[in-house]
Amino acid sequence: MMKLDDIAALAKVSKTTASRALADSPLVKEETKALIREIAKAHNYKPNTLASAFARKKSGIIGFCLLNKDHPSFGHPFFGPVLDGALEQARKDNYHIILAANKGSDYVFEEPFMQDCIEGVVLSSFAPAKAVQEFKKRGIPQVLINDVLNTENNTFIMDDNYGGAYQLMQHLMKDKGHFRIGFLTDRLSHTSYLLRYFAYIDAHRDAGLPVYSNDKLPLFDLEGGFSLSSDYYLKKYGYDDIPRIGSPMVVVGVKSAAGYEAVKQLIATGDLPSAIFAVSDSLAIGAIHALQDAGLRVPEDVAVVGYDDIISSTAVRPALTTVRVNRKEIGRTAIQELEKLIENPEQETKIIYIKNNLIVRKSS
Amino acid sequence: MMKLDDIAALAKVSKTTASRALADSPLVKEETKALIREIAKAHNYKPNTLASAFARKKSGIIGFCLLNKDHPSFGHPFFGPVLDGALEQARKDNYHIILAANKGSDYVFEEPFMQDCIEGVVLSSFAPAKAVQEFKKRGIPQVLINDVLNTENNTFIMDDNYGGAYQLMQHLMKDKGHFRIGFLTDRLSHTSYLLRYFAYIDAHRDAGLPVYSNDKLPLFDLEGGFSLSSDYYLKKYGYDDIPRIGSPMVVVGVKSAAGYEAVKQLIATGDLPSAIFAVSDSLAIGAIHALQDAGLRVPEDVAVVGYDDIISSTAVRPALTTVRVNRKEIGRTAIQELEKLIENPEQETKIIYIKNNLIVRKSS
DNA sequence: TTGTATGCGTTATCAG
DNA sequence: CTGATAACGCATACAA
Repeated sequence: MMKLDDIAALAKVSKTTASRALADSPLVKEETKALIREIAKAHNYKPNTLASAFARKKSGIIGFCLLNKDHPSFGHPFFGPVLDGALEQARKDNYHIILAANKGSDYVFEEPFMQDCIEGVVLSSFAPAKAVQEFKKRGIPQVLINDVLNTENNTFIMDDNYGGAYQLMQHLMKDKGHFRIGFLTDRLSHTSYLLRYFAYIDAHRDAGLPVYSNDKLPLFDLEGGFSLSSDYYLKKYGYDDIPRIGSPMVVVGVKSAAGYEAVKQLIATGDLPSAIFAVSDSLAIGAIHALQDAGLRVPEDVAVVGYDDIISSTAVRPALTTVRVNRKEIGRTAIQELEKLIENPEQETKIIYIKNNLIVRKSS
Repeated sequence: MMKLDDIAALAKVSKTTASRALADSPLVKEETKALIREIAKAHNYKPNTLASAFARKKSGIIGFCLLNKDHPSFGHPFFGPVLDGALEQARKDNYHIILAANKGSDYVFEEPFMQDCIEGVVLSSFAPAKAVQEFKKRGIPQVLINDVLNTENNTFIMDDNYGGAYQLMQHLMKDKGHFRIGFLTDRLSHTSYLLRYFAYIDAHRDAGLPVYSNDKLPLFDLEGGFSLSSDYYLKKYGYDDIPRIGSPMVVVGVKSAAGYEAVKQLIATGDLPSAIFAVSDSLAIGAIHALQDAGLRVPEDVAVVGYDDIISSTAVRPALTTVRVNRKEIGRTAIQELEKLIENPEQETKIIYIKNNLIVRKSS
């Protein structure tokens, strides 16, 4: 393997000049540069990346962490596309992406490269404050996806959950004339779902309508045994605690089976809403199946809408009306913001909401 | 930041001894080791990863490439989970995974780390011989997922397509008594689909049954305008060229809409099979929708089976009978094999088939 | 515009 | 068992 020394020798210049020439420094005469470049090319010279990174103390690597209970899940319909967007952007800006996932509840990321080689890190999924503090302590800039913590001076990227859910509610109420709308959700301790819930409530309030309420439904645990990672949105929307308004159905787990069971329970009460807003497509699909299995028609008897626009939303019949979350855009933006942070680490807290799109299909 | 020098000084030993002690070398007296370790820990010493990698000429990084036409697609229901498995295994064995995706039809991977820092590479999706040669030239061990090329001395990992498809056919023929089974496929130039096709044909042959044939169907281009990346399987199953047996319906594109259109066309011929074997779940879902839209019942009038077991296969009604591809296992195995190759680069060509599972649901 | 000399933090070589 | 010293390949402060 050719090294800089060899190229310099061939060009009869010093290593320094050769180095500069290849970095296109203005300090080197154009002729000299051309010569050196030519020689480098002819001998297929490639700088030793490790040596270069070491000397400059810059690796050009960004860590992408998925924080999960026990195993990585890029197979998840949300994170896969986010990663795609991140990779696309990183590549464009000449950064590498290295992957990491926590083991169990240990959020320290002991892996060597994660310790001291990454120039920044994207924390995806539900980042615990512990992980954030850890990176902050090491002085590694970070961007968080999908959640907002109380930690200071961080950049957060998330879907415009409130806006998307509000649009969906407008569609249901204004376009379709529904005014008894059930709410089916995963635990509200997830910020995304909480915001969708607020939009659900506010849409009623703004329309001067009461929120669908059903005495025969149990009082579900709104937080599902977890607690909010931040009270930022509680404050923002004027609450001290997650308010119980109407009769939200809260399930644990994201699987459609959970939605199925909940709606079965709802049907058993005999007091059906005319529409169900499920906080995720997965739950919505379960809801549709439960309705259909009970002999009810969707959307004629009960309309169902979801959120996310996962692939499965067109596999169900009727195809699901939902909100398309721009996952790739979330990934891209995360990298862009991280790069800004790498350039200039001193920044204020910043929350960026990524626009989404209402997708009206047949289920509403 | 503490460096090795500092630790050595504090322990009143040389850098060398300190280095050895921390690497748990048998050359160092236990007492000395203990002392040095203690000091290192007390001062929260972390070796400089870049310096270490540089000095040892070992980065501990494995490249994971997705070869696609224009953009990364970890959001794909296949590659996301493969990546999860790979990451899990890599982490277990103290390797890092760095991501790469080609730009357009340029398969050279110019990214610095991909050039000379990775110790091995996993090539996923449809690896062109060009990419393989490129890495081979640079002496980087590689494992290929999902395709077998004519290139020599490579390790290939793939789903046991033939076995899975054969099982599915047995299910259709033996368990369900079907003997007129249509075949709906994406272009057969994809090795995976070709193998499923061979199993489809062979199952008929082994049962002494003719393959479903329908004159009114057009003669689709079997390779879909592409050519096979290898004739390995052609030879293995005794063909010179992809044989046209029965009336395979070949669509271009993996979207369910393509399956929908093809089956619509099939219905129009008026000569329906009693079952359809779709080469992917996505196509199968389109098939089910087309059948249902034409007023036909699945599986009573026409049974439909798919392959892959993507999430959507339980979102359709009836839920899809399919073959579950062990994607995570594919990823894990790829990394394990790659590590063997890194240890000992001289190895013979090796093809590993990952076992799959027949999943019988309601569509058959 | 070019070159010299040195540093980067670790590991490896060789001598003790 | 331990230590002095030399790489490793590149980048850069400083000198010319």
